[in-house]
Amino acid sequence: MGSRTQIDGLIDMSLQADGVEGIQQLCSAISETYGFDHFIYGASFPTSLIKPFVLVISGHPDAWRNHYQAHGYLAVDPAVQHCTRSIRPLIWQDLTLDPKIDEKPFTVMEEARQFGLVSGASLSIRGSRGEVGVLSFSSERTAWQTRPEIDGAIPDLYLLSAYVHEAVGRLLTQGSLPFNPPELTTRERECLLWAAEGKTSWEISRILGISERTAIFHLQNAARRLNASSRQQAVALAVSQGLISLQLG
Amino acid sequence: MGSRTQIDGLIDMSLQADGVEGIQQLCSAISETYGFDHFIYGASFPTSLIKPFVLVISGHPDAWRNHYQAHGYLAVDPAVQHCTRSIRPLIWQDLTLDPKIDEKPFTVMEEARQFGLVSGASLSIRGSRGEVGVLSFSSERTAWQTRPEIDGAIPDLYLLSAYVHEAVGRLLTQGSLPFNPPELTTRERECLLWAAEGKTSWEISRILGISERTAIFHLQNAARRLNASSRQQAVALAVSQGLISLQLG
DNA sequence: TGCGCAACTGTAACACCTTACAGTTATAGG
DNA sequence: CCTATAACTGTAAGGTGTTACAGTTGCGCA
Repeated sequence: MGSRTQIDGLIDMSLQADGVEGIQQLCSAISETYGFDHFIYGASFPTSLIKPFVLVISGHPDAWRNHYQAHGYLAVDPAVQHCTRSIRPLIWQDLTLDPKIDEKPFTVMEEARQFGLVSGASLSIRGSRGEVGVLSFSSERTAWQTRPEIDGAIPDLYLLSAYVHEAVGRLLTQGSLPFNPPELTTRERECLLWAAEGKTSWEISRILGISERTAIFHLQNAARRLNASSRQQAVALAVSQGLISLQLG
Repeated sequence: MGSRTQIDGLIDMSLQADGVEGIQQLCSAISETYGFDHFIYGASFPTSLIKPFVLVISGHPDAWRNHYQAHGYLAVDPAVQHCTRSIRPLIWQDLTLDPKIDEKPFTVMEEARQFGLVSGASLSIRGSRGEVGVLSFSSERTAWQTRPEIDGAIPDLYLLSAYVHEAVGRLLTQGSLPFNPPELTTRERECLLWAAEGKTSWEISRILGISERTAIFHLQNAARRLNASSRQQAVALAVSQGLISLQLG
């Protein structure tokens, strides 16, 4: 239950994990170390608000994955719901679901049990580029049996979820995944920042000391790089991907 | 070093913490429990990208706070820099700062030592409404003395940083702070979401099955509620505050 | 020297957003 | 019953964004 060598070894492993397989092995190792039977990592990268790039690294039984996807459970999964609304870890047992009011979420957890995901916990993940994710671990044993050890493992698991996600972040910048975050020039970021503040092209040109045409030029280039079809979308993407540096002060 | 009763007590305290004073006491308790002398919590809420609402709850010596603010160290503080770029905890000792290249960050840490912040760690915080924050704990003892216990405390501290931030989130919704996140109607959120996707008023009207004038109407109302002076700014604020639900799939 | 690229500038037509005017319908709460 | 609010619709003038045209300057790199 959290001796120093345990988590240190897993952190080292996370810093070296390479490729999707490396992260799969890392999650497997974490899962085993803390006495779980299954895991799943899922994260959403805001390439688009409507259709984000989603990466799932699954250590779930195939039967459950197929059932889950076929029924569109992602939209009603109470663990996912919790992790998008809160940054606190969730121990599944703590969910208070009324079968009448929360019918669908209740069904998801009920059926998960039948597929061998009896007890478990979900860790909320939020990246520095607007990513929202979940890392869940589950056991085939009952909550009564696993509760004490899950309680004890939560701090370690929460920390490790950050390291797992950072390892995924490295995949992105290395280009191992079909989504590479665009790089903007200084001027493009400056123009986007002021556009996001509601300034017009002319106002931006006065702020930056350039001609109005040049401000328009930079904003167009930024939109092209972001695959945006309008200034509005460019602003939305830049903000959601954290490309516009919001100052801490 | 992390017996169950220790962190459980602090988590309970965080769930009941009320008001800024309650959170100040909570951070103090965490600091003492894990053998630190000072703490500081700082978070930035994206009311505006240029001028966000910033909340600081300080357990730092007044002399250091004044010195820090007078010299504008927030912009060059390497701990703050790290926490805005990464979600991993930072143990100050692990910073590799070259006095020649990283002159200003080096100076910040050097002077911090002279004010009694000798060794410590910073935990990155990211909230579900676009908040970016830092929770730091520091000791007057040297890194050599504190390293083992800091290493051991990191998982607990990282978890507690989430609970501290959630407690701050409760202050916001309770209206105890001079910033209340606006509430949008369903239609306003829908229109904003599609506007953020780069759709024009006419396209949004076709998607939602309403007249173009009505789409414009909802977007104007949304902009008014968000204190935005244009549709661009409304989109930027809605995205940065997480008011537009980006689906996990 | 040549190449790519960031940064810069201008004009013109057309599409789009903003503002201000003036309404209707339905639902929830005092 | 009255008020507030969500949701809905229309017109018109004027400001702003988008696209496509055609350039210049300066820097770093092969």
